[in-house]
Amino acid sequence: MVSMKEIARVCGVSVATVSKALNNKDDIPKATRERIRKKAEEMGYFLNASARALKTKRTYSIGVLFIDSMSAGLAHEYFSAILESFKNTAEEYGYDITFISHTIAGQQSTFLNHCRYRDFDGVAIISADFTDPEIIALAESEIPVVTIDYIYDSCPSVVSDNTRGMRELVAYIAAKGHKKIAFLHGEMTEVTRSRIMGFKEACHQAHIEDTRLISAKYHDIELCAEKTAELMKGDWKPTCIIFPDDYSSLGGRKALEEAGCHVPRDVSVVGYDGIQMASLIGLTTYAQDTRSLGRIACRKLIDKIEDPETMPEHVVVNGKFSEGTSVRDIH
Amino acid sequence: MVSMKEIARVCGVSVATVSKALNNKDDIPKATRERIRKKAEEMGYFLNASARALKTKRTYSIGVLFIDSMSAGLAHEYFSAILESFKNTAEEYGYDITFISHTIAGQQSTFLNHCRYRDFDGVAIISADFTDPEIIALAESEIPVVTIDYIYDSCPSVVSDNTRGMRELVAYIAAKGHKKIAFLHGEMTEVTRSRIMGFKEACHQAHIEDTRLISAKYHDIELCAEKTAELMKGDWKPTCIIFPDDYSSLGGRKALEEAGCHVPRDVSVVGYDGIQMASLIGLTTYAQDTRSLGRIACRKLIDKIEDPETMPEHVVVNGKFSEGTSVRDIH
DNA sequence: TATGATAACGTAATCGTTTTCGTTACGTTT
DNA sequence: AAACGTAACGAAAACGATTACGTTATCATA
Repeated sequence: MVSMKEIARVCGVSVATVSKALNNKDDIPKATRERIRKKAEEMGYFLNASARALKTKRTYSIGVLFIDSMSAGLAHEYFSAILESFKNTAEEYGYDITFISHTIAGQQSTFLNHCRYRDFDGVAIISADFTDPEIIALAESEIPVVTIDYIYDSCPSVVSDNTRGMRELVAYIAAKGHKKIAFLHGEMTEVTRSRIMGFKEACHQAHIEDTRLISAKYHDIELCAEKTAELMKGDWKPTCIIFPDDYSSLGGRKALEEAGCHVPRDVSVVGYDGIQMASLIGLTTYAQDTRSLGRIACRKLIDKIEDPETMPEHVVVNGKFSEGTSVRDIH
Repeated sequence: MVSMKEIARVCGVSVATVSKALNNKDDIPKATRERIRKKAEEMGYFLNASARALKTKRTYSIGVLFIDSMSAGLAHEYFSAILESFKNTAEEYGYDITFISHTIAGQQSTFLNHCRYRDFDGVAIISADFTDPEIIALAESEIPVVTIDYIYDSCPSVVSDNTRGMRELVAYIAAKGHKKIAFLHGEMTEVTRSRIMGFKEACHQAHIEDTRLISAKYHDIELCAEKTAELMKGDWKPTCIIFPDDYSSLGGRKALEEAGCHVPRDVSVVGYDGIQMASLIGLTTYAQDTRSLGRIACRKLIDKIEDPETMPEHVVVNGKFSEGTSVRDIH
């Protein structure tokens, strides 16, 4: 591995000078700088990240905590799209991203200690369970943290406008004449609470009172199918069902078919997220702006890294209503 | 940050002794080792990855090259499942994983130099275009590399048994009495070549001669829809269509519906991959064993890292035929 | 008792950078 | 000519670990 020392030797200068040349410091004439840079290039030099990190306490790497309760994780299109966008933005700014685990050198450890061990400049918590004390510890640590889809007061955060999204969906459904609506919602996270709030607000505004809230899970096709089947067996039958997300709605749809219900003739359905497949199958949904979510989250994090004094801001990203053919006009 | 130096001071020993204690070296009595370890724990010590890497030339981190031609990348369930499994295995062995980019500190660079800069112990090339000279350079470098779904002679590799998978699919289709089969295949990669080979072999064996190969792309719903529509407008009409993968088959299916063809009454279809959704919509497919693919790839890479002399092995992982309801018996 | 083996440490160099503070040399100002 | 400013460099100390090797002390053996 060719080091600054060798370049210094070849160029007849000191290591300090090489470092300055390569880092574009002043204190060095342009001619010398160029001479050294050229030589370094020729000799196939590249800087050693560990050595630099050791001195500067900056690794230019960001840890990403990406929990997959039920092994959805990366496979979830919504999250993987955010991650993708986050990654690209980080790259632009010279940061690499690494997955956070709770092991150090194969030994069980905590998320926080793993981050310290790797000396991440900052951390993004993407899809996590904020009842987990390990995650709280991380969020409250000295390391700059950005949270996505969850607001933790002391950290900058980026969330999508779940209340508004749900309001728009319900308003649309109401406009189509539906009066009996079921909302199969996901786990009781902040996101879910916001959506339920939006649901209630919009129902109230449209004078819809005949509704049901049913607990299910995000991204769980099976459970969604079960709950839907159960629902359709009962004596209260909705004319429209709101599913936790587009993906799980597939399960609901299957259950409906099996129950002999045609969509949207017998029952209307909507999803949430706006994954690619939604438009394909004509699912009416609320498309989240994953590109902005990832991008803004990354920017906020880097801001925080580069100036730890910046006040944590909580950014809300707007999505976009996306009309399909899955809601029938029953006027 | 508490360093070995401080622990040494507090314990009244030298830094060397602390290092030995923490690394479980002999040359130190158990009592002292435990005393030091306990103190370190108390003081909240954790080792500094950069410093260790600087000395030992081992970072315990693995770079993952995950190219998303057409921004599929992470969103592709097949690849994200492999990555997930790879990541978990790496974690078990004490390695972290980081995405490879072609920038260093925000400056344009090459994949290879990025890896050298970060000093990855090894690299996994997951979904990449081996016509790209940058990728070839990486595969041929001094860094241990494992390739997935592509065989590059000098590196260990893990591929799924595409030839066999396709043979099984075609054999099944043939057994259902189909004689006119179209195979919409993906980009001309090694994987595709293997599948085409399997296709031809199985057709030959089943005395099927009336077939068509049609170029499409993997994971491209739109294109798949287009090609399918085109096909159904022509005068040669298959009784069964093999799509590039499960995901893109959705596009094909939509095109069929729009052309007034019912699946499987008018046309039978099969996919490839075995993503979750396949079973849901009753798609007959060949399920790849992504868990094994990721796991074995990671193991092979670590083997190579820990003993660079091990001969590169090329492992083939078997998948499993998965019957749905999308192929009609036309006897 | 002298010798050698062994256990239990410590010394110090080293990894590749960064950065602070010198030290020159030279030109400018009074 | 004295005094000063400044441009252009270098010396050296860090950063936090690892490790080969040297030094003791202790004890058993010849």
